[in-house]
Amino acid sequence: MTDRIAKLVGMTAMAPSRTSPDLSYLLDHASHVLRTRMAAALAEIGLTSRMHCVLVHALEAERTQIQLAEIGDMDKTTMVVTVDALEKAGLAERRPSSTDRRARIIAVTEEGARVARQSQEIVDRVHEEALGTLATSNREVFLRVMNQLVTGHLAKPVEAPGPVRRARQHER
Amino acid sequence: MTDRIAKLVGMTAMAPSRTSPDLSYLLDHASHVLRTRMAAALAEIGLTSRMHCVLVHALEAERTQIQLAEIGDMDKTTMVVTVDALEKAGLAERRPSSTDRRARIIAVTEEGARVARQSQEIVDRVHEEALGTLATSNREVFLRVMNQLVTGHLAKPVEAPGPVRRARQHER
DNA sequence: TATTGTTATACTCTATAACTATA
DNA sequence: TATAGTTATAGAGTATAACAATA
Repeated sequence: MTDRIAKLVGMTAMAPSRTSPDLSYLLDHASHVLRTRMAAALAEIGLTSRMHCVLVHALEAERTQIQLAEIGDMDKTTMVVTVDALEKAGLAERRPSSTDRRARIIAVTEEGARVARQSQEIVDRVHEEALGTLATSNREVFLRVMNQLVTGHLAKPVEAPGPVRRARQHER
Repeated sequence: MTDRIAKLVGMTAMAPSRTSPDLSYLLDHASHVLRTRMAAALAEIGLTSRMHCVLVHALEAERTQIQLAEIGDMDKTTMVVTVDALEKAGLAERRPSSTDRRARIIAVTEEGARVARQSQEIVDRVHEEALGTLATSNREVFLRVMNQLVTGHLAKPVEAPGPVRRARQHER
C-alpha cells in the first residue's frame, strides 16, 4: 500500500473547518496532483521539471549556473546535479564564460533546443488540460485571483527558524 | 543564503509559457507560502499541521490510529510519530480499543481539546487572512473553481513508478 | 491468513560546509 | 575579501520491511 500523497509533498489534510473553507487543502491537493501530472508527462521525454526549467531559461540568453539557479529557485548545489543530468543526456554543455573564468555558461545543444520545444508544449498542454475544464469567465477570474494572491498576501514565505547544523566531519 | 522554497517543497518554477498561464507556479507558490504561514502560526502553540489534524479528527469520534492516518493522508508509521508527539505534549492518549485488542483509540485530553479549539481558530484565521484580500464575488468564484478542480481534473494523483527497495539488513 | 501498531532502517531530497580557482 | 562552481555530507522527511500481538 502506497501513500504517495504524503510521500511526495508531505501533504496533510487540514481539518474541515466550519467557519472558513479549507484553503490549505485545496491548494495543496491541486498543486500536488498537477505536479504528478507534470512529472509523468515530462518523464516521457526523459526530463524533470527542473531540467525543463533550466533548459528553457538557458535558451533565452547566455546564463551562468548561478543565474539559472536564481531563476528556478534552486540552490547552486541542486543546479550542479541538474546540469549534470542535462549534460549526460546531451541536452546542454558547460562552457567557460569569456568574461569570468570562474563561471560556466550553460549552452543548450541542438538536441536540447528540440527537446525544450517539446517540453514546453507538454507543459502548456498539461496546464491547458486543467484550465480547459473551466468555464471561460470562471477561468479568467480564477487566474486573476491566483495572480493576486501570489503577488500579494502569498508572495513571500514566512521565515522558519532554521535548524542547527553541525560542521561536517572531514578526513585530515 | 537560504533557499527555503526549494528546500521545503522542492518547488521548481516552470518556464513562463507564452501560450498558457503557468498554473504550476501559481499553485505551487501559493500552496507553499500558505503552508509556511500555517506552520508558523500553529508553532506558536506548539503544534504541527499534522498534530492539529489528528487532534481535531480524534475529537470528533472514537478513532484508531489507522483511521486517523487515512483521514489525514499519512502513513501509519508517520501516525506513530505524530501520536507520540501528542502524548508527550499531554494532548492525547492511546487507549486500548474495547472491540479489537490490536487497535488503539486516540483519546484527546481536556488540555488537548482546549488546544484543538485554539488551533482551529488559528487555521481559520490564517485562511481568512488570505481569502479576506479578495473581492467577495471573486472569492466565491475562486473557491468554486478550486473545489471543481480538486474534485474533478485534479482529484487523483497519477501513479509514479515507485523506486526499488532492498530488504532491510537486520541482525540475527 | 490478514491486520494494528511498532521499531528499525533505507531512500530521496536538498541545503550547509569546506574547498579550489578566480575576481 | 568575495564569488562561481564542486564535492561530500548532514539532516529532515517519509516510506518499506519485518515483527509481535491479535483477529
